[in-house]
Amino acid sequence: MKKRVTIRDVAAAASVSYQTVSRVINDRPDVAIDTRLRVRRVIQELGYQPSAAARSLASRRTRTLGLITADFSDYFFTQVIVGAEAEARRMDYFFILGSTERNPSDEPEYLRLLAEREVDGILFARPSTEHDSEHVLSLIHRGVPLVTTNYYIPNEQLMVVDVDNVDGGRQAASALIEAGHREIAMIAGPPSWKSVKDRTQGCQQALAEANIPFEPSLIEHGDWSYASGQDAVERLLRGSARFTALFAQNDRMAIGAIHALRKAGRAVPEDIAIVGYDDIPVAAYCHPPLTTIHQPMAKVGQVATRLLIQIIENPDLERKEVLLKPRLVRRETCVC
Amino acid sequence: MKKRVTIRDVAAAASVSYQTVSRVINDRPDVAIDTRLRVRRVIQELGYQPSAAARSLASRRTRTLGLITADFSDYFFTQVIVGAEAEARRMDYFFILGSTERNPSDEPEYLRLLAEREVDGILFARPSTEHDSEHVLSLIHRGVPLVTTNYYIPNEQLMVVDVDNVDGGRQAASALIEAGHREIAMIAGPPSWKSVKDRTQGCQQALAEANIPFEPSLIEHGDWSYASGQDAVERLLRGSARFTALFAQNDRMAIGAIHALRKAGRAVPEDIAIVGYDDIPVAAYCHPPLTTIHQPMAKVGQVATRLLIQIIENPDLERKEVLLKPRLVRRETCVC
DNA sequence: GTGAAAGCGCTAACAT
DNA sequence: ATGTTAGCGCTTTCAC
Repeated sequence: MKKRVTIRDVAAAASVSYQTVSRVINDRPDVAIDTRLRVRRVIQELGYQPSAAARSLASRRTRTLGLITADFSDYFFTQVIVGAEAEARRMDYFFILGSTERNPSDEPEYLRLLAEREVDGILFARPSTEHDSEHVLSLIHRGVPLVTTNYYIPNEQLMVVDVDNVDGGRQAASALIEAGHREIAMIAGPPSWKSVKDRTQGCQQALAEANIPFEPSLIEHGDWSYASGQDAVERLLRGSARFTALFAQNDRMAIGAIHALRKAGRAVPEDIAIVGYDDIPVAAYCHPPLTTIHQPMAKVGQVATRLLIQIIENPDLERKEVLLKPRLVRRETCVC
Repeated sequence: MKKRVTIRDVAAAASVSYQTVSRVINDRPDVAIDTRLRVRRVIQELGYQPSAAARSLASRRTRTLGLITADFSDYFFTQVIVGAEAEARRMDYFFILGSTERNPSDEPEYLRLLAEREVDGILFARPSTEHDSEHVLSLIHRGVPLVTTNYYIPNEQLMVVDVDNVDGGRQAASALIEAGHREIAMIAGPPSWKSVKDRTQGCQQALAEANIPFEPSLIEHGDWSYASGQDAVERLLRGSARFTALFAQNDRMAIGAIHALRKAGRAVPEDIAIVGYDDIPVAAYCHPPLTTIHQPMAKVGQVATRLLIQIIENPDLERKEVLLKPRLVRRETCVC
């Protein structure tokens, strides 16, 4: 490690004061064009790189964003991250990574550390559950720029970007109904998730519109995992209510469900039609290929990040909610 | 945003010099115990948070690590990230995220930006391909602490943590051989990857040990995707060489292969036995459940991060290579 | 359009 | 065990 080239070295070599160099690297307008060019050339020659730490210290901006994640096994959120990261790069920001994978209770400590790093804003790429909004509220009230995906707090001015889960639930159920089914079971996610409530509501709307009575015993809950989808179907099969179709609120549970149905000797889609949710990559390659609801996840990350940066650069921006649209992908587990 | 509480405020409130406060927050030994306690209490009361930027500027250490990733759809690497992130947290470091997902040629620019941020070290959680080692070499020669997973550069003192791919390839082929197969096809990954060469080599070793002649036309290459596994099988089926078993070098291609075999009317494992590689979550839930090679991916991330931090804190550490062991998971696509 | 001066909040010798 | 003195490399007034 040789000694660092600083703004002063550049200034000396270009025969200007170092403040002028500062203006050049910050693209300020008030520099004569030939001075600017000369400084730029010297920067090149010397291989000068501005120090992010020094800039942050002086400017009180870090151009760093915090990313809160909970589950790297969930395709939805990893794709959100991909979109978010690309957008941050475009805008010249970086994400600092914080996965609370193992232990959600780490989150407050984690947010403290992000505060210490003086991140300019925080993106929550994780779902809301019931008991955890307290420290998030405190962030909001401290005025920390914040955008969430799939994370809601009732009655708060929170900027959230999400996919329309009511609509998705409705599309899923409608596909099943159009295929002629009237006894439709559902494997929902954990009841505390807002997306679960929304998808369930959308499903029930579709049922109601088709004058299909709602049968509570045909709803089971899973935890989004393959195994929980399998378990849920086994419970459904043991129950007394018959069903010819199944809406699983994510693809992993749908695939777990297919697994259990096959074991039980039920053919998919002949005996039981299925619609999943997410359109994970394997959905097209499992057997049978899964009819499912596609969500524009990378887009969610991209839009969320863009909004976050907008808030950072203009704190008075009005908080709003952006809902993107999901769409049905017809494959073979539910055909019209 | 109210004014920041600084180390001087704490010092004043605790009636010590601010350097003493610095010692306390850095857990230096040379502070009297009651002074330390008093300072700690004041820190609590005032809600003081040290400024990471100021610390970095003064200490020339950022406690920030760069993470280079290429593919968030690849289970191997996302799990490496999970393990890496957890370990970084434990050691009080953060990762800055850099996915070169879309465009690998972004990487040099990305590394430049990481240099600007003065990251203390860089973790490459991406595979090596053939043409990209130039800028990585320049990092090594500049003495930037660096650890890679699955990334090799011939003849360089590079710290790499990986899973033993030769052994994995051998285990996969052996499982097939033990099940009685002698005509074994292989769907390899892209030929330029070292892991592909190693898995192939391991496979051929096992073949040689069993006195099975090697049939070059039974090797096809894919790009790790489901679709490429499907295509590879279609080519294999069109070829003249017969086979009763298939080793796919990752699970996604294995699942794509099963898909194609089913379409072609071949039963798995009755007509064609299959062993995959990775043990992705869906492997246990696809049909039939996939026999595959499990890799301790989170562990790779954890070990790599720990080594990286060791290098940072002790630059003279000897570079070494850590190879973790994969293991065969027997499911239903290849049974003895 | 450009320069001078004053910090940003902290760590790191060195002194005491 | 604690305080003193210098910066770290930059941005930001404010002059000129």
